Amino acid sequence: MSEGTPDADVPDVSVDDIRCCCPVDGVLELVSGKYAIQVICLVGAVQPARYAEIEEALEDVSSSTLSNRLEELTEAGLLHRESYDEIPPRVEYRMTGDGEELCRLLQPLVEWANEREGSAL
Amino acid sequence: MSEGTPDADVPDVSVDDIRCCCPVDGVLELVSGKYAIQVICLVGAVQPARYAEIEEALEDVSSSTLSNRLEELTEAGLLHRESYDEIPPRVEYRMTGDGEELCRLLQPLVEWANEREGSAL
DNA sequence: CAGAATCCATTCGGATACTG
DNA sequence: CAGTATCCGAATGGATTCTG
Repeated sequence: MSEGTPDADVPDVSVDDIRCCCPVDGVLELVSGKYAIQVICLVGAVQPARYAEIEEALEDVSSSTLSNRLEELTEAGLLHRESYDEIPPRVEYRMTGDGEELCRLLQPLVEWANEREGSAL
Repeated sequence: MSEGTPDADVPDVSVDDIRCCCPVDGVLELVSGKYAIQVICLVGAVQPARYAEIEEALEDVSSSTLSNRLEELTEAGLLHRESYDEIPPRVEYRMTGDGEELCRLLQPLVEWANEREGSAL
């Protein structure tokens, strides 16, 4: 210990203890895709959400990008995609249980981020 | 309202109410940079952390990438960078208040993500 | 309507070499 | 030690076109 300052609320951790903590594969990478968080928030809030609805709400997302995000999130088991055999076709997206959970986890982060945009920066 | 199913715990929101909710500029974009979350978690936990320490803990990050991330986070006011006039030079990174807050907000997310890696996927 | 496919511009990150 | 600078390949996202 080079620092001789004992501090009650700062646990005595070294980098070695941390090394295992953040794979940041999977979910975390997914979430960092463009519009991923918005999609999650949006579907979490409006549920069920249709493709066109999401596209419009995001305003400047391209269809290919939205397509990719939706597919990734669906494959990851965060969104549930239900398509109806109608003409014109209708597809509805909902959160899965995991999706809901992630959405909940994300919310404080998003709110805090929004406040920061508002005030500082 | 096409769905006529009133539901107590699902608020009656339409996409229009959401549109304003997720800028995802600033913080959220920052966080999606490669290794950004790890850096935050790491510095939050070992504090103060030196460049070489972080680099080693992240194991396969390139110096340029780490450099960028550190600079971004510092500029955004999430990290505090203190350099000492010594030879060899020493630089210490700590969290700012905002950084700590973000770190706290991130933690549940990271833990949940880690659990998911472990079990499913 | 809900995408899939293609093509392209830009961005991002890694490797390497160099510096105060 | 703590970076910066440069170059380059890979990955990402946007625009557009087309389709069931």
